[in-house]
Amino acid sequence: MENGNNIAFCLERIDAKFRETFPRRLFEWHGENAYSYPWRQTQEPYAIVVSEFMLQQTQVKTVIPYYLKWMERFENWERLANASEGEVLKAWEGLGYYARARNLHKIAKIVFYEKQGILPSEPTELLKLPGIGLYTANAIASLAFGKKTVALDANGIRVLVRLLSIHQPVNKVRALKELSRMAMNLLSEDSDFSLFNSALMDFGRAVCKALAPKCMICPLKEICQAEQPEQLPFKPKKRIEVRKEKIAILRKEDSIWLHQADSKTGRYRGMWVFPNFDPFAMEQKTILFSLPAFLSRYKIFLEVCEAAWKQEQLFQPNLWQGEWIKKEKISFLPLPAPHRRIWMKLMTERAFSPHPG
DNA sequence: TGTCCACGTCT
DNA sequence: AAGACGTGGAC
Repeated sequence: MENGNNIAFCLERIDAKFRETFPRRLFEWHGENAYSYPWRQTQEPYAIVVSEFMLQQTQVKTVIPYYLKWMERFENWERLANASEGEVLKAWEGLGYYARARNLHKIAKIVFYEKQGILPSEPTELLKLPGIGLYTANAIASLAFGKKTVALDANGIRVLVRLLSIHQPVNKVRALKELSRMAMNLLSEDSDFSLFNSALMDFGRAVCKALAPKCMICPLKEICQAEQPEQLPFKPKKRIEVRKEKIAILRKEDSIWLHQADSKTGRYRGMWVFPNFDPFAMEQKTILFSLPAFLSRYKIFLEVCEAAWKQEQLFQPNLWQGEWIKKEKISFLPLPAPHRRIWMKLMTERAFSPHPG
């Protein structure tokens, strides 16, 4: 199968009618249905970068309140560059994929301290910055700098894949580039690429939806070649793996033992977490409750137990990279969602409440 | 202890 | 280059 995984092969399906109808109808639709997100009010590079980082792997509705708070707190490159990692992670708490926050922080330092506060405007330069991949580089270039470049996120990809009935998986860089080039050819030199990118994403989100596409009201219906649009794009199923982890709650007077997640695994790096139960160093008392946590393809049941150090004097605090934290201070630390949930639940139990009685 | 799904970058 | 990284929401 010579053309088995070649998307270019599918491009023959673009005829004159498609070429004419697609951009025109898309822009028409956008004219009547444009969304006005906070980051659409500006072309300021910093604001665009912040919003694009938050929007990676995260839906618009979730991002809006975080974005507004962030821009109030870290209003420009300088503020962000000079913030502490703790502050940054705290502002990101609950958004997930915390590497995004650390990378954004790194970029602020690079831009402010090494580039005189000027963000590069070329996609190839943007790609060199941490946390910026193909999509984000092109999105920033078009939205903040008016570059004539196509930015395809999952929404845009889905729309094109369905319109052209592309059955090949599109998750590889090469396939993505082919699709982008194809989209590029549908526009002319004087087209507004920034508007096109926004329109395509909005359209994918609102009409050509992943789960229940609104084909009945779709303005592109007559040029859509998908027979079963909800089956596209094709994605191999990933199987869920169930795991169990035991979390230890160690108490001393009005403090709880917390530590900063270790950097080896990368998970939750820099965030504060309750320790895993360690049978060599700890003694289990009672099992309090357990909570499910979803991490990528894992479903982890966190079994939370009350525990104590076996012989505390033998374990130097710095060996465990942790410390006793006063209960009322915990709410000021950045905790990942499952650990934040554990703490919420503990707070409702009288013995743990920072304000007992 | 509901289950499944969406959503880019890095290694 | 498969798999890690997290959360919230639809059903």
